[in-house]
Amino acid sequence: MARWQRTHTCGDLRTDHVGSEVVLNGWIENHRHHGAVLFVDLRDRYGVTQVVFEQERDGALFERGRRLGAEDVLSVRGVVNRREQPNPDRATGEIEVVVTELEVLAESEPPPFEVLDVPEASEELRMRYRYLDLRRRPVQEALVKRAAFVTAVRKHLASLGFVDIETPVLTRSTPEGARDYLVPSRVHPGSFYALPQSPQIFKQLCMVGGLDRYYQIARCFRDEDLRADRQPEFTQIDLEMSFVEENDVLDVVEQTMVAAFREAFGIELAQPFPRLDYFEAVSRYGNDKPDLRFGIELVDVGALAAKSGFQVFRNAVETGGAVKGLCVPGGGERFSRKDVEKDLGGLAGAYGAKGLAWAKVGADGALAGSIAKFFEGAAGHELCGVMGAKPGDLLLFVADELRIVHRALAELRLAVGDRLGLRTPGEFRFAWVLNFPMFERDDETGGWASSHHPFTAPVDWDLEDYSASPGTVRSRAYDIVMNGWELGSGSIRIHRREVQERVFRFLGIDAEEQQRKFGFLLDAFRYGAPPHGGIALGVDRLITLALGAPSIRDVIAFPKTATATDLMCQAPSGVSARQLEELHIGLSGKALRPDAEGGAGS
RNA sequence: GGGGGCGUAGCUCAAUUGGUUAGAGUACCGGACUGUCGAUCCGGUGGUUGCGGGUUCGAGCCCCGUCGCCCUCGCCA
Repeated sequence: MARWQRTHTCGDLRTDHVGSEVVLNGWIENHRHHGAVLFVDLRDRYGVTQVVFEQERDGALFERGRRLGAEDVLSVRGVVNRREQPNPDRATGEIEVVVTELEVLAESEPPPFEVLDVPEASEELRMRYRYLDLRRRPVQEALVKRAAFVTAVRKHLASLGFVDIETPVLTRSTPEGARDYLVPSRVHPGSFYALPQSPQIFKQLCMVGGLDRYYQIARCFRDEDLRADRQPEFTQIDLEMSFVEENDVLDVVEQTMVAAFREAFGIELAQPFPRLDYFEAVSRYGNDKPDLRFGIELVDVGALAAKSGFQVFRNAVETGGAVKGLCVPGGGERFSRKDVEKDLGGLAGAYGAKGLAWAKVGADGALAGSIAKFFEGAAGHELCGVMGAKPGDLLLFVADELRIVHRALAELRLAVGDRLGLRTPGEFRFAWVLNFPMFERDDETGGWASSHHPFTAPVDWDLEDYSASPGTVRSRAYDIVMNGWELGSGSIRIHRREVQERVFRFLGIDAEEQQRKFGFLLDAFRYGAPPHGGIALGVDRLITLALGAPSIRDVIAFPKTATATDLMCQAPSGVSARQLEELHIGLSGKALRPDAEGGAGS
């Protein structure tokens, strides 16, 4: 062992080490000068230890210590000393190391920002110097917990006989879905690889290949605009099983989540995860990813609305729309008229509702508010009865086409839950949503598109006639959700060539295109494809939720910005003319602007 | 692609209605100090107000354009 190498980490030392000689390596977190004594806090991944330079012990050494600065990397040799005034905020606070030898392993220029647990620098700056940001304890803790979680998942899946199989990152572009990231081929001019949006087809082919139980912690790429919960490249726990039905996949995932949450986070998940039918979820919560930490469910008041004197309500029902409401317990006091009309009303408007109807229930059961005059006396009592409202409650209603009613009320429900503190941090309510519709309208083309993906098996595939009422066909797709986030989705797949062809055909992919783009999958189904199904779970989102982090970026070592750039390495960037030439690529349009030359950073 | 917010010292922010030499805290440098733990005290260095243009006697502030970051709608089978 080299002379400068550590005998302990900066988190190791306790009072039972007092008197022993140790060597610590680490970064200078802080230093305090007191004339003839100098304190330096030495930090590594494991903790912080105070090391002390004393002038009267060694004047020359003390002088060297005085010249040290933040983020210098040191090796100090010294003797562990019991402190007279311990620091109870630190695990190592009972002791300190009195330095007898110092080696500066690397000096640091004054860093562009201070490495603090609670960051003061902007996220932009921290991302540009992410390697400094990574020194922060909360960032390290997040990454360590992420690693523990993934390790637990791997361990559990391996114990169940799942085989970790790598699938290609350079693959082919497929139609539908998200925009692909493309990689030009040098060898094949004008041809491109695509980075996988998911390993979907490959994992199905693993099943055809007899591998039975596949999993992969897989990187996926989607060239779409970002959000706080979306990155252009992200990680999925991807798995697939043969000879299974929905329950088999759900059970494996449920067990794996329970085990991994326990091992990585010390969180005991309630079991079993509730299972909701898709239509039930949408009807009760307004969307397919309900936050089950609180109630306040949607109530259909269409029947009362239809016979009310409120034109907006009647119109909505008469034109085939819906009127639904939320009863906010105790909301009468918690929400002022301004809160309701401006904040909640504005929110409803942002999600397409033309207005927000509301009423507060008075002590006598009478209503007050925007719709009070249409629900006086018995009508008001009847409305309260349907809504389950008590005096002091706040009632919110949206009247519109059903889709908008659900969307707006889903958001209102979450906003109200936030405001009332019902979305408890540290509470984790997983749930399954089952039986998604097989198809949904594509707003752009007006045609039908797969709600999940085109490899999803329909329920009762041979009994249904797609063309008659495509919107009513159920698929064998399922989502796993938690606290209002979609965390994963999967399905039992089509394993019969004729069914797959039929679905493709219905989606407007003709035989020629099928053969060209999915020929290898369809061919595979000629040679004995087992029934199979699987799921993919978003690791980044799981960790973000489990740690209560505000952004997915907080659990990714080197995340990208909202415009998909890497502020640290300045990706994407321009490339040399020679590289473009080799790839047979010419630039045009905006790409030719001089300012595009240096790429994202210029 | 649309909407909103932000951009001033290394960092975090302030700067009256458009008005004198753009301030504070922190970091950094120097000094004092033998027990601190985001030490304290004294002094100092530090500015293309993101960038370009315009209006004005005068612009950090107003207008136009542009770049970057964040949130969001669309988008994300």
